[in-house]
Amino acid sequence: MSDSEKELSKAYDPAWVEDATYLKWLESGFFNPDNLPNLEKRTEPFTIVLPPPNVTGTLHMGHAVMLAIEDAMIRFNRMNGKRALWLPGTDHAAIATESKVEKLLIEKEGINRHDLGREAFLERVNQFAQESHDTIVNQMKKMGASVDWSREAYTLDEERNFAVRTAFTQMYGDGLIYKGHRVINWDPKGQTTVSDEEVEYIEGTAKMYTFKYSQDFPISIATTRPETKVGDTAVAVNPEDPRYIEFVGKEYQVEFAGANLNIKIIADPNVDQTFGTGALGVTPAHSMVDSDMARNHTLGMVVVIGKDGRMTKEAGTLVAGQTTIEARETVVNWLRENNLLEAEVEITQNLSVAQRSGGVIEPLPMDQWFIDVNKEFAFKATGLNTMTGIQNGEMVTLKKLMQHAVKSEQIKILPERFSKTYFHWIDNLRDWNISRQIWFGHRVPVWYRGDDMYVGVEAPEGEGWEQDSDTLDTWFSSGLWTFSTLGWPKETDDLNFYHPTSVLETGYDILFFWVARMVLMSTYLVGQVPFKEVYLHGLVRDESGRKMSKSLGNVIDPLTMIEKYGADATRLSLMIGGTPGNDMKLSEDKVSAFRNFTNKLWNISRFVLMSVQNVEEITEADGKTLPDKYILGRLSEVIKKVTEHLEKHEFSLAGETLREFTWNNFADEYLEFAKTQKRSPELAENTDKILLYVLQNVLKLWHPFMPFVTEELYKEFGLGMLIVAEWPKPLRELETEVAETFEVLRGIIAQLRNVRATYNIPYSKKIDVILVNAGAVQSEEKIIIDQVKLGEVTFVETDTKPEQVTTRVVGQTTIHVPLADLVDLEAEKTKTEKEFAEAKAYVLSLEKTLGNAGFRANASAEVITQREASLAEAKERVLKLEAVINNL
RNA sequence: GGACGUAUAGCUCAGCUGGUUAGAGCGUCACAUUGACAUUGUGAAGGUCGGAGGUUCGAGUCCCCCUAUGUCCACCA
Repeated sequence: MSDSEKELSKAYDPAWVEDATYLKWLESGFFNPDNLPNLEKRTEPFTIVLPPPNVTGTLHMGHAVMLAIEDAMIRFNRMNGKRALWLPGTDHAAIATESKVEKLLIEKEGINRHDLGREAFLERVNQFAQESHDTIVNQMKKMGASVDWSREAYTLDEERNFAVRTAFTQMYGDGLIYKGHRVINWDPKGQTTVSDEEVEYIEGTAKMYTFKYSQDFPISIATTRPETKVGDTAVAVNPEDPRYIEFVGKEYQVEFAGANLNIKIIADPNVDQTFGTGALGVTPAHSMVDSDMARNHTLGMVVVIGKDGRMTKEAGTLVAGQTTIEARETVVNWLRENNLLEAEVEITQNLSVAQRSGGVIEPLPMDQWFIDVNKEFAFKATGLNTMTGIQNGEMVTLKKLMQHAVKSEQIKILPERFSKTYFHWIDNLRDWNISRQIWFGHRVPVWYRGDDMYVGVEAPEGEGWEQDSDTLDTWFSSGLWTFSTLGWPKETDDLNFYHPTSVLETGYDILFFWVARMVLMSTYLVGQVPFKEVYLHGLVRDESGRKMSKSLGNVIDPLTMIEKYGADATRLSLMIGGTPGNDMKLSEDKVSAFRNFTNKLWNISRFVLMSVQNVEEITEADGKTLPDKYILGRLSEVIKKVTEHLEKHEFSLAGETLREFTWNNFADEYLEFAKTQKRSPELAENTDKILLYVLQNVLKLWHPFMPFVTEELYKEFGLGMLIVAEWPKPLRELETEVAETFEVLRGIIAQLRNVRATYNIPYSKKIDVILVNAGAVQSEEKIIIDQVKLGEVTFVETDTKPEQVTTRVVGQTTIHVPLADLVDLEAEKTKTEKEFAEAKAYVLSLEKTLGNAGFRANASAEVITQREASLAEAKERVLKLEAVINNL
């Protein structure tokens, strides 16, 4: 290969590298942990299941953060000798996808799903889902995601459907799934029920009306929904309320807005005496709270609003057939006409809407399938069971299982504060409505024939059975995701080896929807926690902190960023500068700043590769000069720190540590020293080795963050693929003396700039500096530095006293420079003296603390030891500084 | 109504269990520059760490109160 072919281009061009690199990874097969090198040594699994993106469209920045972080986790662990499995997939996202496709259908063809019929419509949805899936897969590849495509899953494919049917049947068998007639959240717009979690609250204003049902009714009530009052069966008051106590237990027949009501006065402690009139009109069929109250008082239930959002026949002659809005007006007018309206006040109120469709939620009683979270059952240990703390046969509830997994720390949530949120949610959890009246999704595995009902994994034998037309909440199948993707209910090798998964990485916004449901399903069905750790990332917001949305036009598209700045820069911008659980603001400037860094790394490598004699693998390096020793020591320190940070999932800290080392220590400092060291025959060869050694390590350390550019550069060494290279280990510590001496060197170099300015020495002229025992330079080493840009200097050890130090310009007349110009002795002295005084004060204060009887009595042994260690350290420092001052 | 965040340089944010002189990136300003890199280098300016109080030898860090701001949960009819 000729030099011109070998030479890297001047600037890094991601577009030219990325797709080709991804293809090479795919060809290598290393995304599949079964194909990793040294498989026999890789005894430990590291598993992440990808939170499956919805097949509703394209990936956004939230997905990009997820992919960047998870890929970094996987690559780090793969390089660390684990069998790293990252299992990809997509989510059918039932309601979201169905409504999107129907919306498109209406827009483009003017027909709805019913016009097409179930089968034809589902075909359309599947087609859309497939296209969306392909887009998503392509985007994931662009991000560099090292997922094992051979294990890809879909929440609605055959295997997952089998898992869903099995799970449903088992839960039904244990009495944990039941069919019940209960008040649920009906979404009139989407024409389906939704779970409590899918209801959002929008603050708005509403009118609250105070009125009496009739002239002779003794109690006034207040409501924001007068139209529902035609379905009232009771008025509830607080049992302590002296105003109403005399009426409790009485029943009244009233004619109210065209309906005949039978109102019983009941006493219930949940009624707030101070709100409104202190009396509550109970509408059992159209309010969750009222329905609970009705159950406790065995009240009747009158359904006055239908699924179409219109008033039913039972609502009475006046309003039947009207929409709820129309009926409200009708009832209010009726109240006015009959002089029953006592007050009309504007209040702020939360409006319940369906998260997906935006439809206003109408509580209605309906036959639905529920998961009972409070029902006691005997815990069954399976062959896979590894969860501790719950015995086979022990009576538990699903709630208890969910609590136990986190309370016992078999699942750790990061940041920890979300554990509290998690527990709070479980405490308030009600039975989970899992059936939906939509077509796209897993069909409820229940069949009917006349009065017979059959629940099972497969359809029952015999003629005439008809399957339940409802489908399951999409989160039911997502709840099985960690194990259904590994083969459950079959006890596969994958399931045995890779489950529980190591980390679940996802956004905090789906803690309840998904994370909690996975815990429920996995602990119950598998007897294992689904994951050992939960890492929750924040949301990506725009530069002014707003949510990114199409309507605001502030969406930053990951693909655009990748095209403009490269996938590596995009990934870095999402991983550095944020902390888990906190939202992060992203601007294009930030991405471009990291693009500059990828280019810097490219040029560092370009310099090293072009300037060394032999490009070879260096597994060990030894420093001869001070800069050598410093860079090697720093590298070890950085390897240690970065490894620790990555183990704790502190990506931002790891990235910043690395960036500082790469840019400041390696590029700006060492590379400059190396340039001149390489001119010295006795140093050249070793300097090459160190350059290569540090670069090879730097590329490895950066690989989890920037897989593309590092892999491309690593190619130059001909050492195989970086993706399976071994993670670096620290060689030797950075000696304090080396670090301190180097620090002084930095100071002298800075001073030399002044010398040049003072004596007008151009940078093209070289300066030799001879000095000894100057300032704090205590090193016995012969330090040779020839710095091109900062001042070409040679430091040579002599016996000369500091004040006799000379500087000469080579090739020119020798000039003498007093040491004071090189090192500002006065300033140095003042500074050191100040440090000395502070250090002394610190020692005194520590001694005082340690001598304090109160402190000794109250502090733990650990704290005392720590203080004592600090004291010893501080004393040492005082001595050192004293020596320095004496030398000056 | 309840819970949980956040408040540190002009901007975006780090700062682990309290420890000596509070950091980075971007931005600003000055200077440099012909072979690794202008997607550059050297340096400078810029902070009473939201406010008041407390614990401590010592507080950005711990405790109490307050202010601003954000999110989630519950929902009052």
